Amino acid sequence: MSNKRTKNQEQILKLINNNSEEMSAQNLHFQIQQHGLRIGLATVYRTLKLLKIEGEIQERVTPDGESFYSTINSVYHHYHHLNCVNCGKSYPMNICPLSQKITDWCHSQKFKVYYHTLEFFGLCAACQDQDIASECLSAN
Amino acid sequence: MSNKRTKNQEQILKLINNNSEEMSAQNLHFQIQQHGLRIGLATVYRTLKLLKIEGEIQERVTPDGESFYSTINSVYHHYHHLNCVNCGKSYPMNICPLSQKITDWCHSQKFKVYYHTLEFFGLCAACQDQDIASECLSAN
DNA sequence: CTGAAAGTGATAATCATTCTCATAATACAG
DNA sequence: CTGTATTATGAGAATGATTATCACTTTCAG
Repeated sequence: MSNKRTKNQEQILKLINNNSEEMSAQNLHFQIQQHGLRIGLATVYRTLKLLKIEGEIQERVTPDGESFYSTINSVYHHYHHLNCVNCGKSYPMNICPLSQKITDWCHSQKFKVYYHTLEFFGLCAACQDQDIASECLSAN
Repeated sequence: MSNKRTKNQEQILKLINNNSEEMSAQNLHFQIQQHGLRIGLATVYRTLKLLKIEGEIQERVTPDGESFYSTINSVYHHYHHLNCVNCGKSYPMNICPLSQKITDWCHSQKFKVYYHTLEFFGLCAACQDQDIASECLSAN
């Protein structure tokens, strides 16, 4: 295992670990520049790919295709969401209904589980009170 | 509710309902042309957005940002996966560990649940036996 | 009819992500 | 050390799915 990281990679991992919010690659690159560091965008993406494979960080892909990254080790980030398919808002739910039994089963499949995602999709209360279907395409 | 659909919209919904595989918008557009129909790509996307809001279809976003659509009503499609963060393969798991209790809780939140996704991420058996981290960036 | 509203398709624009490639840093054998 | 092979890096181009634009059709209520 090549478990030795470069300075750039360490910086990026530290930034993710120290941040309480999940971050996109673009956002991460911007913050790096704010800190006066000079790490190219390509390196950010390469490092995220590496850290992901090493099981250090987790990835959440939003419906519009952008990826957000956060540390796996923080309990704080183990959230699932109720996602409105209309307005796109995500409502975090601070419970995880997965029993230990299921986790064990996954491991028994010879699959090494780093983390899991559980997302619910539907309409939030606000959007249920609208004639959303007719508004859906009108923006065009 | 504008529950009346156009011919194009009906064709697209029918195609999704009749297909046992989940399909991307691009793939869907290609198949439409194969059937001799002339529906523009923009209309395909607009219709998918509409059907999604109406709760007719479900969307799964892959880590590389592409969306795949399938009918909600088919039991066949209610699958969760073990996703390898290295090779990208998805291994379907034909169980759903979510209890009815959780589903009820979601509804109690005034959130109208259309469907949910549950995905596990980690390393598959094959990838656990490789020096993946060192290979990760070498392709570049 | 008829005219406003909604739907459509060709194409351009967007934008996160990946690729390219020349250069810089690092590792390492002799 | 010292040269050399390997890996990492960054600037910018390329990619490709998705979205926006806009002129043209279709729908349908009155």
